[in-house]
Amino acid sequence: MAHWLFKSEPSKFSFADLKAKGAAGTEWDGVRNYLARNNMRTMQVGDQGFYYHSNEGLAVVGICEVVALSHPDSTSADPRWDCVDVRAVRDLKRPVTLAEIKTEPSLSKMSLVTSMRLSVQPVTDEEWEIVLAMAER
DNA sequence: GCCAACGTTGGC
DNA sequence: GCCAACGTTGGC
Repeated sequence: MAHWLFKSEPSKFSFADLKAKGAAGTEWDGVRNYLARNNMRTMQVGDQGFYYHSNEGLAVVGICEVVALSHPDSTSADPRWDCVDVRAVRDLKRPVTLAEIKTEPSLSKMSLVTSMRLSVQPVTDEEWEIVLAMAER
């Protein structure tokens, strides 16, 4: 099962907002970037991802899960744009900040470091475990 | 609030 | 199909 990272500005749509959507989750709409869209197209139901707060917080704060395969983005009239549905799974024990991730040598190749602006990113199994472990510290 | 990075658009 | 202009993202 693959892992991902979803980025959102908490002032627009925070992890708390996603939790409020409950088990059915919500469309991860509004993505207008081909790479991010292609990542969503390869997602499977049950794939889990980190939830990252950009602009404020600057940290991975929770875990979410894909509950619906890629489908047309209902907020776009342009048929190019697809998105998946996601639901919140749980908070991390504590947020893992971007600053921490940047100082962790084993995460130097993480997309969050190398492709900061990509809004939906792949996370390797190794990176997934490392960040989870950091949240336990 | 600034500015660098980078993705997208549109004229040619 | 190229590339300059422009808009947006997001850390600082």
